[in-house]
Amino acid sequence: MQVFTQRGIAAATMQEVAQAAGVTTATLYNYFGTRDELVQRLAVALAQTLCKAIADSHAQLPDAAERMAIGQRRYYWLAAESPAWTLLLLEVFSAAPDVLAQIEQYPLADLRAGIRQKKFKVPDEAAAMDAITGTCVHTMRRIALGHAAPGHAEASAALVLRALGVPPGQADEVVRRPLPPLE
Amino acid sequence: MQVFTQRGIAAATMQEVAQAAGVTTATLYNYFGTRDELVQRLAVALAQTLCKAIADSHAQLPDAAERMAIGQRRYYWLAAESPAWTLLLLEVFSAAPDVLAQIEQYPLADLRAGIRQKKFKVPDEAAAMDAITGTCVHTMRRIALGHAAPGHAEASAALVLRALGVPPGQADEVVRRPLPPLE
Amino acid sequence: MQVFTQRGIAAATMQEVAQAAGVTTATLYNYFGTRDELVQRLAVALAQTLCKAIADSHAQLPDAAERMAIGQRRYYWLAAESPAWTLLLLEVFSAAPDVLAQIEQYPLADLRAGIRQKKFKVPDEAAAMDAITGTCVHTMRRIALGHAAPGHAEASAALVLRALGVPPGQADEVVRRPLPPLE
Amino acid sequence: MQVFTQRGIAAATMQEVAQAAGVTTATLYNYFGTRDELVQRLAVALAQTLCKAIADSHAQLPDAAERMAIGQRRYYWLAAESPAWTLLLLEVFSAAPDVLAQIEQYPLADLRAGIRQKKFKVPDEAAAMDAITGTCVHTMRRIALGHAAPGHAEASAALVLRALGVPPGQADEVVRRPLPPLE
DNA sequence: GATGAATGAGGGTTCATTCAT
DNA sequence: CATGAATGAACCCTCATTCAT
Repeated sequence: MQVFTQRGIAAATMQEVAQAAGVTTATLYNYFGTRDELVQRLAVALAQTLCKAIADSHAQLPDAAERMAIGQRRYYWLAAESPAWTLLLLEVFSAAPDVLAQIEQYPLADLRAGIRQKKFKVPDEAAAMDAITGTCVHTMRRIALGHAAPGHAEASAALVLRALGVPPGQADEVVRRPLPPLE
Repeated sequence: MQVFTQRGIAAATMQEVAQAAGVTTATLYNYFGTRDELVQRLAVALAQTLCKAIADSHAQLPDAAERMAIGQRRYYWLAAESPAWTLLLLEVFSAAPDVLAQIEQYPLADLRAGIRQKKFKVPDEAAAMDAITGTCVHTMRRIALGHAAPGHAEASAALVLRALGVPPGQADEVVRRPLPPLE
Repeated sequence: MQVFTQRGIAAATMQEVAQAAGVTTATLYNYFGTRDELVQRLAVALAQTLCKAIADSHAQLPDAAERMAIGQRRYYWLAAESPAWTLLLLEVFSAAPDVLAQIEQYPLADLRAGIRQKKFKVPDEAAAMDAITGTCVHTMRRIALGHAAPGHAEASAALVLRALGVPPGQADEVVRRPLPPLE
Repeated sequence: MQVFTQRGIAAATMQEVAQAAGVTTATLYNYFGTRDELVQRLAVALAQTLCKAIADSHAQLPDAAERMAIGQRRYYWLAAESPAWTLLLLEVFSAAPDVLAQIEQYPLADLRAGIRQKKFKVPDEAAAMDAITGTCVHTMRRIALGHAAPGHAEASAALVLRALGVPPGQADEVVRRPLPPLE
């Protein structure tokens, strides 16, 4: 992970990873048949870590709008906290789209819950998901790159809620509730 | 362009480009000092082509909401029409973020015009831009990859308008107006 | 044997052999100090199996011409029956010439017996052996590769007998006698 | 060639070839896309050299028996003269059987001519070719390895002629005629 | 006696880049 | 201005072999 965050997925070489791990490349190949397999398994590990964190974040909140907002803000918080890690994650999304698809299950569930709860009002589920994911991913990158002003995370989350049909005032309120602690 | 579209930016080699151009790699180096420079200049050329197309698309429309919708729909149309070209463009956005920044000037101008015209109502310009760009980029990828259903482009554009404060009914109407021809 | 037959001597690796044997490579090295030693011992085992089979084939036949013919035909039969095994054997002959030399003792004994019995008439024993061995090896390869027509084995054996001075008619008759069963 | 003769086809590495050629391996890859291609082209070059030499050897001799004998003796002469080159050739025959097939055209033509001239009397052409090729190849190896006594070449050629039905006395005479000079 | 874990030494291959002509 | 020819520096990957447990 350390090597891939520092050098990027494409640029990282097996020898760099090996050196960071304190072994030879040959040893690496005892565990990963191929560079691609290593990358793949890294992506899976990343996704699982994330999914667990998200699930924990959401555990007991019933309000779909709040769940949605927390999910996004958690990512933005992550982007501010660990920019390198975040950029790696974004690279993974490009290289292994199934990882993204897997993670998208969470906001999708929240979206549907919100619709059932009459909190959201969206004529097209797919378009809504694209807006949620697209905005979130793009904003994460901006934050990770240090291009975002303070308060941007909340503003972004609120805008997404409004796009989902949450009245402006309510959206602003929801995104200001405190983030639950990370377990 | 042909080579980069077919093989991707990272995988394209100088010899492939040279062969496609019917010259030797050495000749390439008479025009581009470096592979990176070649990629950079390709990105610039791409951006200029795009910017011109967008400007033309917009030329005489005064309604900011319509301009915004047309811009996005034009991209979605492009993604459906030339998936390979689109994926190249998206790669360029990742590799050369300034290209994206340059293009973002257009929707930014439309956003500001819409605010002046009281068509849009956004508390945070930066967040709005992230939503616009993020949604558009993500949706383009989905369309280019063939993952989008018919009508997705319009639904997506309408959702963005709603996020910008356009009333739902009006948003749906605006995105149904015919795309002006590409002259 | 199974690995070497399937992959060829040069291409077979210690890990492949180990896997086929259901042990680790380290265990292999408790029995064979070296890859070369393993190959060598495999060759020896092959040779012994063969020599025993040949000896059995010949046990009680007094007629040297018939013994000679049976030896060759037995090989051709083997080549048709177990092409992979045969090609391995031929590889062994190239890699470990002493194996071939060991096996050549049998036809050499038959050759000498035939001369004593006045069945064969050869001015040069070494040249005769080269013709016998060379023809047999080459024909085995052709048969194992599926390049030979039916009846080729007998025609080939008859030709060798004629080269050894057996009158044509008699040669044709000898090679048509039934092969003794492999017990 | 030099590298392949010294180290054998399987053991020769691209770096060894490159070093012997006084270039880097990268340069090698400008001429041969692959190690296999290099080996293949080497084999072809070998075969062509040989075929030309054989054709020259035969140019104007009408007697099929003599042509046959000369062909074989030429190979035996080569084996004595250039053992390393010969062993390379034999390796090539194993690795690229089509090379052998190509060369076999010459003795095959001679065989057929001999049959037409009533010099040879063979009931089975394929068996005859196997005897010719098999004996010749095997004997070449023995000679190249230094395992053959003087006079072995002629004895071997005579034996093949007898196998083809040439009367013993005549066979012995034919193989004693002087080899025509190599142009 | 078997193994898990590691490795040294190399092998084939790629590619951006250079430079004299 | 184009090129032919060459290359340095890596890279991914393989495999026979070792050794403490």
